[in-house]
Amino acid sequence: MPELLEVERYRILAEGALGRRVADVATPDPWYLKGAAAGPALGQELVGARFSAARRIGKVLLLDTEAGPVVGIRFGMTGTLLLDGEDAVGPLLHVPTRTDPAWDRWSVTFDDGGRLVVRDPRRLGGVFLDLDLTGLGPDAAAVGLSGLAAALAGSGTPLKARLLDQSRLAGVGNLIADELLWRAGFSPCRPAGSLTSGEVRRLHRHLRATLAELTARGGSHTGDLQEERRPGGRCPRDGHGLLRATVGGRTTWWCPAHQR
DNA sequence: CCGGATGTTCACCT
DNA sequence: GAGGTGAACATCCG
Repeated sequence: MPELLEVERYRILAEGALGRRVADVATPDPWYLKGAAAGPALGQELVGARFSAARRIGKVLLLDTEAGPVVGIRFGMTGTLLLDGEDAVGPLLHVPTRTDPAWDRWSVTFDDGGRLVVRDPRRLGGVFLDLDLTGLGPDAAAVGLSGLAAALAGSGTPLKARLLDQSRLAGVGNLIADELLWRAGFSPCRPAGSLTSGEVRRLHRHLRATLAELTARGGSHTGDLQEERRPGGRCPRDGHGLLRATVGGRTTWWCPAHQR
């Protein structure tokens, strides 16, 4: 599920956990604990601590503690966050029901009895202690024009593959990438480094506008292109039949008439 | 039954 | 080094 927009929603939910004292940490699925500090006891040192900030970089949620470690959470495609029983996804998203507590991979219980839970049926995500973020590119929601230009420059890689590369630009997933390129009018197959400075400016403008609009609508799956991402799908702008191919390792839909 | 799905990492190619 | 591919994860949906 989560791309940048959903993880931002999770982050806002997690702000409700700030300042509350951690009474216990549960690791029902030790396999889900990742990174150098992984182990069945990952997070036990959090007991007694309070989360001081909920941050987000790309698709990673970071929970700071005052003096202790930073908890980094990746949600994969199917992970979600619950606080005191409330699912961060909410009722807006048309996703499979993820209500089975058997999919709880990691949780924190506060001394007020409330809980913060990471639930992930497919186990595609992970919980990290002091996650190394050095390989992550600038956040797509905050990146400036020059940052976007740098992420694309000098590469013959397809534009979409570059946008999905989290080490170049963090936060854009498959659905947002297709929606963005459709709105901005660029072929996903266009070599990333072939964009002129004017075209990068256009892409940057559409990146900001697309993220803002999809946020207002409720998530990554609310784009104009979404319903047409299927066999027989047509461009909502000009009615041309959409093309489908694998680009950057992901299923890609685009309009050959106006995306160049 | 089969294929595909919002993600990431890694091994293994070219 | 740069890219590409496929596997792994486990469940749901058409």
